[in-house]
Amino acid sequence: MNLLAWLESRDLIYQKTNENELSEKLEAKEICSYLGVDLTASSMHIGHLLPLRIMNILSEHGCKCIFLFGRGTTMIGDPSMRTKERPILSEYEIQNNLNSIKPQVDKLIPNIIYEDNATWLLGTNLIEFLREAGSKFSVNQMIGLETFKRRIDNNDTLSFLEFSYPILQSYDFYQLNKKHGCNLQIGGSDQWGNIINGVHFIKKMKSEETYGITLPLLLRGGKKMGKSSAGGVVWLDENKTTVFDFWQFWRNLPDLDVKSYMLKFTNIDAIEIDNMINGNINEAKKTLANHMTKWVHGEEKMKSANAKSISIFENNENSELDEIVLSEENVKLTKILVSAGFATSISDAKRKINSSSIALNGQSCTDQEYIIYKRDIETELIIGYGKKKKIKVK
RNA sequence: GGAGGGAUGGUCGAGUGGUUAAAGGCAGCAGACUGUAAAUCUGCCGACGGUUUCGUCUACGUAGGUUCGAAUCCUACUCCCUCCA
Repeated sequence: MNLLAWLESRDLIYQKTNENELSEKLEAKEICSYLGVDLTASSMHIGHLLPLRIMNILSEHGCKCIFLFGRGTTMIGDPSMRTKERPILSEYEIQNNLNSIKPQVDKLIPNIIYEDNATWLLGTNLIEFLREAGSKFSVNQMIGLETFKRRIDNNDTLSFLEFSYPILQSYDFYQLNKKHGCNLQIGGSDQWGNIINGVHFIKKMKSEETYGITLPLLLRGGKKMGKSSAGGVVWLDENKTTVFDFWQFWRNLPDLDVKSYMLKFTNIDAIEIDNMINGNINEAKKTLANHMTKWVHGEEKMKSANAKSISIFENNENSELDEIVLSEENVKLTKILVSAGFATSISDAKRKINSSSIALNGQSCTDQEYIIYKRDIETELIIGYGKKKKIKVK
């Protein structure tokens, strides 16, 4: 099976251009691909893992790969599939975000080439740009792009700034093509319009054929996974999402999604995956959690997250629980909930106590005024928030 | 340039002078049931608070005004939409 067919069999491809040629070039390793990431946050999140996985595969296959920081384009904000304009970040924030994302990429994809579109975008002269690139784009065709059509049909505002985005992204592709011979752009399913624009643009500029691939959306419970779903974004930065929580995310996937995730993220044989899922699906989830955690955080951290999970959830032990130290002799429960991160404020803590989400040593506690005394922690005291979050008080 | 329509909480969307922190849906959180899953049922869901069936603050595009009282009425402004030129 050739590489493209394998990728398809793994459900890693959503759309692609020029299938036959692309496949041939891939087999001949005459592909140099690029992935662009905007710099709106200080860390990548699990939504980035799929494109990173493809880059990884291509890189191992022997293709050159480029990681493009959208330092210039982040100053505009990609309108793709958005109904409103994105907030615009300051240059300072954008640079900071770049600095913290780069080490993440380093860890996930060895031997990757870095580029930054600010290099060519910021110094571009408007008139020259319009003459060089502007004449190659047809507005008639661009307003037909799904992302714009929707905005126009809904009578939502579409600023010229945003409208320029596909042109700038195409220009990126062109620059990378000139500099590195880059001929494949990879992106999420929302990037299709931007990608084909780039392909057309390069063809017009230098009659060279380039290619594009978009990836399927990651689903959760069969529905599009919102970044804000289930307790917020799952970040790759362990300071924003602990390794344990990262591991737990995969462990807690709905049954429905496990097969798809395993196909996409592991190399395990499809038949084997079916067997695992039809056998003990929870074991399959653990395998997946281990696999993902190992990839993102390394084997050692994966092992301890795994061990911690088994200890806490399967053996019902408290030894691995995080601990919080009592600051005074007697402290209100509400206060402890806040410092444990289970509540955002005293009021919030009270609300949670009220809806009987809080348990002391397994006993639900509904007393908002509850005070924890020194003598309470002489023996073990475990505070639980919901079923899955526990902390030990010292 | 003219005429009309609109802007409500994370989102969608009710609400045209007073028990309105604002119906309902979605999303989110928690409980029960499970398998750390789903479905279902139940509760919570502006913020804060050592007064807790209560208090304070902030909120219905922005700024003023009328009124005992305004998301609701008036004025100006901003932005958006539709039709006409």
